[in-house]
Amino acid sequence: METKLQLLLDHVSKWVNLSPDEVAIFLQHWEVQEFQKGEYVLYNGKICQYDAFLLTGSVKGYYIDPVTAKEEIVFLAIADWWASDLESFHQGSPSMLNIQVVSDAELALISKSNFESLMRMIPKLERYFRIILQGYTSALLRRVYMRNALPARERYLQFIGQYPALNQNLPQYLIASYLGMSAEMVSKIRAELKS
Amino acid sequence: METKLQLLLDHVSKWVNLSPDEVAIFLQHWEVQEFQKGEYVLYNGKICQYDAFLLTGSVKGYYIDPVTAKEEIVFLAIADWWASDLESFHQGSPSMLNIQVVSDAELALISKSNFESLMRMIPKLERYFRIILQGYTSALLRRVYMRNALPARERYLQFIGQYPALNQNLPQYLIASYLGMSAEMVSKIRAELKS
DNA sequence: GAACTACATTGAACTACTTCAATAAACGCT
DNA sequence: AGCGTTTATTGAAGTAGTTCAATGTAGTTC
Repeated sequence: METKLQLLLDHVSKWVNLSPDEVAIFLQHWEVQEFQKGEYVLYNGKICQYDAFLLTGSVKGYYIDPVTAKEEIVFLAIADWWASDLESFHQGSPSMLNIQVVSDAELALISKSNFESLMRMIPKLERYFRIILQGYTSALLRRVYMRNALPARERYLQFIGQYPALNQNLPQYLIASYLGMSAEMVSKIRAELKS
Repeated sequence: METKLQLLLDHVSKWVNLSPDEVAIFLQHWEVQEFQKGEYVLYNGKICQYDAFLLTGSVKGYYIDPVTAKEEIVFLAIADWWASDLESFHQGSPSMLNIQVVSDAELALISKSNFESLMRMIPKLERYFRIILQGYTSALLRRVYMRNALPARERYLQFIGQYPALNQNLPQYLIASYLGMSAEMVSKIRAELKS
């Protein structure tokens, strides 16, 4: 079977084994949608209608500071990552986030009702999501720790070591915001690293 | 049935319904342990043997910066919260964290083998943990955002608004570290707020 | 109730970073 | 190729925060 969802299926299969029947059910619950650079997957104030898995491309999740009107990057995502506002998606609450496509992307999308139906039909997928979220919480705790404990230079070095793919696929000023520093700071760090 | 685990049971029951039989199985998988102020639940370098739910008291999770030798608070927890190093617990990898009791505490502990047995016997608990982790990731994303976007004063105000119980039960210098600022800074903010 | 320990306050000096502004390079488009 | 737009660089000035050191306060132990 030919499907763009293969990447997602592979990801899930790392953690739970699905029978052919279950695979068929699984695939029925998703839709694939293409987005072009600049398009929005989610606007702040709206309710997040889909949980989303990136098949290709990259997206950013950001918050607009009402005072400074600057965008603060909350997360960055590329292929093989999840990207949505889970709180808004599951609680049905208005999202604080904007999610926008940075480079042309294909997303696997699942609606809330489909998500719930899928969990009912294949309960062991709860396990998959539990494990994914476990890894995500660890990564977020590390991010908090690094932000608090490390100076700008070391945070940047850590980042390019840990996420070379993000570093290569995203403009510098987004990475700067993600790391909690100014774009100029990244520029100066890079200049200094060259010598 | 009388059990100190009631608090945990109540927490779980918010999200999944357990039959009396399942409750009995559930309870068998946990042990309750008392810790006194200053005792360690986990030492860095060791493998986290237990997932832990706080029944009473408070704990801190911190990392010792190898350069400055200062402790950086990664998380704070009081009753009704989870507190462990999930990555170490599930992967069996050495933990970066120390987890130490701040005020006398009772913890509900579950070993890895018991955790896995419990998930096998009552698979719908996967759902409970999935939902808990969902909430936790949202809280962590908010924490990252606030650290990056807000100045010290507003971070502190936000914190005491969101976690009054933490604020009341923990010394100020721990809260300062948690918020990514110096203890002196918190002191100055508080002084300023009084006027 | 003195003496110790743990935590909190205050102010002065310092610094890692930001902001601003101007220039430069890179990228896409016709 | 050439033009506009978006992204990156560089330096100078400013600042939000840290660090350090000294003093103060509260809770514990004998």
